[in-house]
Amino acid sequence: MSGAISDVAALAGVSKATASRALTGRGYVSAETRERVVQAAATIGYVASPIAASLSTGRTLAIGVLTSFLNRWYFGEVLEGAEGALRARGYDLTLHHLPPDSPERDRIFDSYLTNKRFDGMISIGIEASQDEIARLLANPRPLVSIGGNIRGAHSINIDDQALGREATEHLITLGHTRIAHITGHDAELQTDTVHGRRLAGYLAAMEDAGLTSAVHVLPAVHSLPGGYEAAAQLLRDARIRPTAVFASTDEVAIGIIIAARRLGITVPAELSVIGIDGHSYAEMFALTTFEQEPRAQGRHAVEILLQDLEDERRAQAPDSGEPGSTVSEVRWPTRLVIRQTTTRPESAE
Amino acid sequence: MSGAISDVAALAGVSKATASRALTGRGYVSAETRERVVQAAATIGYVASPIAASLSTGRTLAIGVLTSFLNRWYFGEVLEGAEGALRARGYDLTLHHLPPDSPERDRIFDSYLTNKRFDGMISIGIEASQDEIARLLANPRPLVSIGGNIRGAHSINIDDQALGREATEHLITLGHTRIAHITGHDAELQTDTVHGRRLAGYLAAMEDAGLTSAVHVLPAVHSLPGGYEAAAQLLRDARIRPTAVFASTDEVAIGIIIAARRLGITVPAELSVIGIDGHSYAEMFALTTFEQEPRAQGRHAVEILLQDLEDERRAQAPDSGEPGSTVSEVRWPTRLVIRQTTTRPESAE
DNA sequence: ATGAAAGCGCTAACAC
DNA sequence: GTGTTAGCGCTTTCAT
Repeated sequence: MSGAISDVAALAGVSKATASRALTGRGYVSAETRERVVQAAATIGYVASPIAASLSTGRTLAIGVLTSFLNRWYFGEVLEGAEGALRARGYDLTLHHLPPDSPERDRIFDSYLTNKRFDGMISIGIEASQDEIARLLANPRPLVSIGGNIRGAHSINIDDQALGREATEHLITLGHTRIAHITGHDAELQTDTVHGRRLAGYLAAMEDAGLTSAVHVLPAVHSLPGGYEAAAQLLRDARIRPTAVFASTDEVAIGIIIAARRLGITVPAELSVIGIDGHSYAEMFALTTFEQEPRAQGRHAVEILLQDLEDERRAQAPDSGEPGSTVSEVRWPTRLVIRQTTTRPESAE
Repeated sequence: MSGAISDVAALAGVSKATASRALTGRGYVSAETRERVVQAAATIGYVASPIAASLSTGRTLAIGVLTSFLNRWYFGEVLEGAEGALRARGYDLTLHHLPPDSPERDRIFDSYLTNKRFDGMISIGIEASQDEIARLLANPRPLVSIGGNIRGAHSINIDDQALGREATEHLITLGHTRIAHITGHDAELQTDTVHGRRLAGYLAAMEDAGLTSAVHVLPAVHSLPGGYEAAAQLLRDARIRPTAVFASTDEVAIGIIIAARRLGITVPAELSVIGIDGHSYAEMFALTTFEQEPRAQGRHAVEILLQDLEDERRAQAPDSGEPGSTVSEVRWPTRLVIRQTTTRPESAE
């Protein structure tokens, strides 16, 4: 089994170069010899060494993916989308986990960037410091950022502020006034973060509706337990209990439902949940939710990235003009899906 | 920036060979010259090309991870554990997603195995056919299988049958008789699968308790919506409604809780949930659960794998004896955590 | 302790 | 169209 290309060449009675051309499809080979080479390769079960090819061509056919979470639905879905699209195009995916608060964050970051084993990068939900962004952009390889705060690279983002506003206004339209918002913790609320923008949308909508005094913001860890704890705190005191909640994350929203059940109280009349796929988890619980198809986002990121790589390659070619190194900024569509059971504040307990 | 090792060598006034020795730590270099080389490398910001190194040494310093799910808690946690451990040891992780029912399963499998870019493999929750297992084992690179049905390679498994029995017996001890089990779909219930073994444990316990006629098994997709749907079906008819449920997966159990709430009925007195970490999701909802620390499983798999690689390397060395190619089979401990709110069938509605 | 040289397996110019 | 040759950047005998 296996063997090197020289073996294939020998068996087919051609030179290494011809064998390579026949197998990779680059350069002229007569149909006849190609067939012979392919046969020879099949006979000895030849598979090219991507490493040797990489060393020779300078391209690795691998994409580095940097993600902030591995155990949350949204991120898993994006990752799944990207993985599938990459494999379909013949690329490997090397995974790097960069949690927001890691003490070794700097080391991870560095080992990631100096790793020369990928042609391009995709970042999922990475909220990076100015310094980190600068380092990312200094890297010659193209980057597509999904849902983080990175500017200057290709990006796919949803309009978090508009979304926060839309969710809140929806609740206001239904007649709610005591609308709470469960968000991220302090460090995640600087203006230029997902949760910060969603919060801003919430605040703006409340203010516009003259509900500034009813604003109720609660931090939470973005997990089921996090949502549970926040909700338990939020719902405990019946006098100040909100009639509606806008949660910044799926996991948190589910946690709220469970908390409400455990406390033996009726779930707040509305819950808005951000994220998740077409077969939304939240949707089925008859909540109001935003769909944004994370899987499709992952796929789309791959397309942008590979397109950029191809453009770059074409730009290298002797004929073509300038690299046209513009950066695409995709405003990803979201859709408010309304499936409430109880919608009016009166029906809340 | 960057540059090749020849640049470093030139700057330090030594040969490429010495520079290499100084930088990699293999072979003799005087402390003095080493220092000089390291300095030179630092000055020009040299980072070695792992690809060139791989071509030369034959080792890639990368591990391929094959996982059946990316959007489920257990798998995400295992992946996170493995990723961290690998990075700590200087290895890359290339991710491959192999869903159980994929039409292109064979192609994925093949592209994975013929990919020569990794030194070893970790499989997470892969239920493979005989043919697939054979192909996996035919691959010369070592494999550690976590929680699948692969035998003949290093493996980390929990005793699913014992666990199914233990969960069921726990419910029986509490006085329950109408105990339902939510499991996987048909294809997942052949004897040698996670869900099949858990089911077997459940059945055995029921039979031993003379409750064979009370056996109630319901298939479900292993997701929150899946658990929801199964539970909705299970709980709808009050006359045959079980007083306890043993669910085969976290997501399913959470789905059940939500279904119960939505249907406006009290949740079954007990729910046993399989999986999840120390900070168990299920745990906090006061359910009975099994802990098995998936993150630690991921880390442990990495340790076994890298140990094997090191052994192999040592075996290559001229001095040592035989490869000692035994395969480790780890029986991973699980712990039943009991945090029920309502425990007795009387208290069920 | 260090250097010279060969070679990992492939691709890409350049000749023929 | 096909073969020859020269690397890609590193590691590693083998001399010295």
